[in-house]
Amino acid sequence: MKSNRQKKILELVNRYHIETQDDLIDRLMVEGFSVTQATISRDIRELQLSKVLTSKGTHRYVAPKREESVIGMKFNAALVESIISVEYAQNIVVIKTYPGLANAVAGGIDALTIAEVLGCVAGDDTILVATRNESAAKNFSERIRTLMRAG
Amino acid sequence: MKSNRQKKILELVNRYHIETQDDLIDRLMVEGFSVTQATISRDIRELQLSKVLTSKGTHRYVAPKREESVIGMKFNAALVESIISVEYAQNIVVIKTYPGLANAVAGGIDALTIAEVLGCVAGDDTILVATRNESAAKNFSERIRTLMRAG
DNA sequence: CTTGCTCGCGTGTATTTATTCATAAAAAAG
DNA sequence: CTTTTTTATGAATAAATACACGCGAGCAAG
Repeated sequence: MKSNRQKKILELVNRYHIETQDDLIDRLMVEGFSVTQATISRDIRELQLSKVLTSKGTHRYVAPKREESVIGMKFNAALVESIISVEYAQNIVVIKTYPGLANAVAGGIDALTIAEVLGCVAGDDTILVATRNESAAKNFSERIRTLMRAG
Repeated sequence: MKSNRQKKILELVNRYHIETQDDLIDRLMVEGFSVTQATISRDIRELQLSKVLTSKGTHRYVAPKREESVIGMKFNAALVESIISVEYAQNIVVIKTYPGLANAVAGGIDALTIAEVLGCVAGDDTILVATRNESAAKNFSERIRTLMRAG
């Protein structure tokens, strides 16, 4: 069954260093789940797991971390809900908000004082966030998106 | 050479129904370009081609439509004339305008809804435009400059 | 000048991941 | 109880990515 399998996947991903989808297939096999790579691919997308590169230079799937507590404190629900979309290109993250709210959201972002965020500028309904590099932009975008989904 | 190949790809994609990257490899082979699927994959991303499904139920790669004329239509002379300078760095384009007019110009840019432009923010006399990548920034800058000369 | 570096780009190979196309089973309609 | 619609899946296929390598441009030291 799908949901059991996905729960197990989260568990396995936390316990072991899963480097590829095939690795995961093997682990699942041991646990009694028999599925193909195609299914794993879909599960991973649904669970929003992401592949990160470790300090050892290897790769690994990880569960999206929920820092509700940290971000949630300063960056409240109302603020998150005024965000329409988040995208990034290179080291820049662009956040679209409902008209007139960009400054409020930008203020929230500034308040987070995230190391990888250099700074941001807001217009009426758009915010440009400059980050140190592309992966920082990616991380930051994903954090915001996660909050949007969660909220 | 890369740029020749990519130009040929655009041409082929317009002329034939290219259904897969392998199809494209074959066509390119006939035209004298010998490349692998990996390279095609990268070219397709760079050219921003997309795969759409046709009315016949098949799939096909298509080029993103570019409407130069549109820029002239919506982005009128008055707006263009309030621009003082256009520069870019990495994927960011900076447009300087006469005081107080940045928002008006930025509105015009937004209205263009150009795929390669992620979004823009305006201050009093400066606009920051975020594009997908450096070459997009270059293209966009040049388009604006052309308009300035033409206007 | 030229030698020896380092960098960055473009590429191919091998691999990994995503998607398409059936199919089957479960759930919802009727 | 059918019929229809949705959901989950595997097999096959298509596409994207990691990794390594080669090549040429720039550059500092000899």
